[in-house]
Amino acid sequence: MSTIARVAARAGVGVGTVSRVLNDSDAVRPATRRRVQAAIDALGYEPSAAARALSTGRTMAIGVIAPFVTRASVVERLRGVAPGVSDGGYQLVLLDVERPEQRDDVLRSVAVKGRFDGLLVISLPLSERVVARMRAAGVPIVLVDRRQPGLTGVHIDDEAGGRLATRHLLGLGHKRIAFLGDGEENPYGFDSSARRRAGYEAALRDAGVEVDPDLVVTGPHGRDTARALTRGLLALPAPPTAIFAASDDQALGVLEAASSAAVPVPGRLSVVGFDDIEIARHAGLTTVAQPLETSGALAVDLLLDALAGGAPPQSRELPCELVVRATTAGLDRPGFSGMIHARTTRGGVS
Amino acid sequence: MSTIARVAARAGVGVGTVSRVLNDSDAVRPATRRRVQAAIDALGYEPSAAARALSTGRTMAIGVIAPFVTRASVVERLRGVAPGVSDGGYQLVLLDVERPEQRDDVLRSVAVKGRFDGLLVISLPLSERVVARMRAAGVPIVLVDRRQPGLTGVHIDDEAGGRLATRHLLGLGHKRIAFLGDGEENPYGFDSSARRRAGYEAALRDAGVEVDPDLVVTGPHGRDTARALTRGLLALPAPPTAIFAASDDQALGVLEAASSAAVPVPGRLSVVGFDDIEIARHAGLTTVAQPLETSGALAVDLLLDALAGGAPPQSRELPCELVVRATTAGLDRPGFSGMIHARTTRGGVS
DNA sequence: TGCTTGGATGGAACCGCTTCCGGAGGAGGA
DNA sequence: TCCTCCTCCGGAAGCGGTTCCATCCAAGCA
Repeated sequence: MSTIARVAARAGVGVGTVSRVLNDSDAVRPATRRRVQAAIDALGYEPSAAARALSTGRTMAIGVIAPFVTRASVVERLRGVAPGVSDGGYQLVLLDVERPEQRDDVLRSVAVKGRFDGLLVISLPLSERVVARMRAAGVPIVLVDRRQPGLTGVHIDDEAGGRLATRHLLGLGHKRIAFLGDGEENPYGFDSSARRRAGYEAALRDAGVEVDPDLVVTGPHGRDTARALTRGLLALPAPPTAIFAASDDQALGVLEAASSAAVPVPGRLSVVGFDDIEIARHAGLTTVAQPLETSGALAVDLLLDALAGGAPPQSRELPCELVVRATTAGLDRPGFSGMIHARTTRGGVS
Repeated sequence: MSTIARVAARAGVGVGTVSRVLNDSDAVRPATRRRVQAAIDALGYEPSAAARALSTGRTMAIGVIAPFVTRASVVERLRGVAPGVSDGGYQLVLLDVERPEQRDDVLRSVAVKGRFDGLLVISLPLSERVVARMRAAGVPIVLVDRRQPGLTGVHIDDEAGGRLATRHLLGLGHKRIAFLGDGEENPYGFDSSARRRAGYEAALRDAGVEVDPDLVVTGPHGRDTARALTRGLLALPAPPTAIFAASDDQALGVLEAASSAAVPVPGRLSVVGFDDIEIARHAGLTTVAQPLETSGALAVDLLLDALAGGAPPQSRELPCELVVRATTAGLDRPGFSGMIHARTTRGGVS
């Protein structure tokens, strides 16, 4: 492979001049620039990214840390992130955290300086040590789906979302409303589920409905777990008439469990999810919608701002809203069983 | 930030010794190693990835090129790719190609040496120039969903898949079967749609059914286009009784168009997709399933092999199979309209 | 005791770029 | 004509690692 020195030799100029041409410096005479450009083309020269990174201290890479594979909502956020990153001239490095132990690996590898100019962290918490280290290295961080004092972030009001979902069910006449979410001591440190549960409990209290601890179930995030937890709820002596799941992924597990237990939805069980991922529309799931793709796009914008001019830390709250589809109904009209999905499809198609 | 020189000074050793400790060389006395390690810990030292890359010529990064945002199938492939990459100790750099003009940008940036140790290309074609350049730079390439002589790749037999889908429809008694796919001169260079169409035509010919050019429609990939094309098909004097879409994304567009035109599926129209993305299961779509996640995982394995020991180019074919769900029915039993999705869900839940 | 041998170590050279400094040369003014 | 100033350019230094080579020292052997 050719180097800048070879290009310089061939063009009959110094390496500094070639570098200036490469970086569009204006201190190069047009004639010289043409000669250099000709040499570059002739040699098929491409500058080494590593050498440039070492020399400038900038890598033109942004690290995006998140559990991509297991969470559909994260992928939708990523859809908003990817275009922004490449439009900003940066590379997008995906740091997938699927297993808890990976989290530490990833955070360690992130701490390696000279790897990323900026960091986008989705849903995961950041230890003070990592934050301090990044700050010392001058690497800006933007958080998505999480608030942390002193750090720029994009989030929604999860508690309000939880209230929204619960009030909807209360309004339909439900009293025995279950909550199904992530374990709150989960090894990843996810906490949106806990905030949504707080909203759920607040709404119940506001309505004068007592929170029944038997109806609050949690476990590792995932559809399988949700299915198992739902089976438990349905087997209760006094099963719930409605379930609020802390995410659509989990709500889909609830639907699956209800289906295999032959419990009609929404005839005998109403289900509300959270996130409004694409499948939710196809499954006809009533859910609390949050702007996933927008959150990713906004986060990149904030990160690029920080990269460009050291914008001060700021926190942006995005709105969320209830989307009523076909998995919720009043206690008094159980007539919809079996038609869920037919209605869904029409609802989902705009 | 501290450098290797500072660590060496603090430990009272030379930089070479620190480097040896960092790289687990065995030519360091245990006592020395401990002293160096203590200095590293005390200083919170992390080696610079850029410097290491420049010095060794390896970046420990793999570039993955694909249109992620618009194609659900690509995201599922990515699910297979991500774990393999990080298990191999590499970083995953996502190079998203959404707009045709991005393709050239990305390929140019990929040509920058010292950025990636290996390349995974999904669905997109590679120009001879890029291939030659990568070969010269010693950067192995693995293709997914595409065959190219002399390059390692993972693919399926798209033509056989197309025959599978078409025979299924023929077997149900359909004669007027439409094909809806990507434009064959599309600016990205996707070609799986064309191969699937070839299988469709072959199956029709084998069955003695003439290929009606009016029933073969193509356009830019995407659900919106598919919807528009379907409207055209349904408005034909003699509309098709079945549509084979070259991807699930497109098949979902077909379903949406049928729904808004009040054409019952599968009552008056049968629909077959291709890929078996997750939503297909929820939509109850009959489709040709291909192992998307597996294809990604296998591709990474092949790439890691090539990275490790220069494995020879090889081509791997994965199986695909027809999955019959609720969007196809015989011409003689039109009784399913309106129940599609109820059946679907049960079918989709295992 | 003196020499050989080999393991541990220090440090220079090198990877390929950017940047800065100093110098060359031309234009313009006195 | 000479000096000044400005533009353009050459090339050395430096970024922070790895690697190789020379050196040192201690153990082993005669």
